Amino acid sequence: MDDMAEKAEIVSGFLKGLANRHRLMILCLLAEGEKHVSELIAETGIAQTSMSQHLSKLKSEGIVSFRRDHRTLYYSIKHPAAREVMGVLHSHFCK
Amino acid sequence: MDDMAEKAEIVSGFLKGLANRHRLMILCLLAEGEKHVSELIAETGIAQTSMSQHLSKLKSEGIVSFRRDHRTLYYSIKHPAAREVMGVLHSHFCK
DNA sequence: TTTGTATATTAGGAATACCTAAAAGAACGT
DNA sequence: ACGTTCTTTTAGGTATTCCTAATATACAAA
Repeated sequence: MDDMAEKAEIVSGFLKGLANRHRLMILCLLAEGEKHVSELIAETGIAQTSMSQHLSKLKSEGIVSFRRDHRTLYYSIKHPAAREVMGVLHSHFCK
Repeated sequence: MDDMAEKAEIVSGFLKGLANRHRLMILCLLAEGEKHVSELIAETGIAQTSMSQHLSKLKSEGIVSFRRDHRTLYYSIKHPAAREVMGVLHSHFCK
């Protein structure tokens, strides 16, 4: 099945989007609902530049989306699979 | 929450175990049930050395386990969260 | 004991990920 | 227009991942 190889390539990109300590923290917070960047920085302690890069990666994998309100950008989880995976992870690792 | 940081570290290790094209193919096959290494090599086309290294990584993250029967090693998925995540991925990316 | 089969380990290099520091962009108030 | 705030982009170095080639180990059969 070469089909499997193609899908594995796509899915591995998606999972690499999640597979980072800091991005997991970000997604864990976003699982509660939309937040803006400063909130994410305050609640995680991640450096501002680094936060922006992680959000950029999450965006490029289609995992999150954002809207702008004046100077503030609000991020939220967009990919349904990301939501579900976070749910599974939460139930197995955070109880 | 520093608790979150610790958990994120653990979970990111787990996800890194899955976040690879070849390891996803391996796990996709193992989702059908126990297989031995030669079967995995034949069905994926992954080089022997590389297969062994991927299985080693999956083992070290507690994702798979194996049993020996004579010269043959049979691998299977061990981690319940891995099973569930694979199920979620399958439902979102392989339909 | 030698040989073959099944699999793991080691070593080295290329590609990728991730952090920090510095600079840039976008939107607002004055 | 100018300064301030919120956020992104670029640049550069170090660490990690992943592949290939070579070697080693475990077990069984002859």
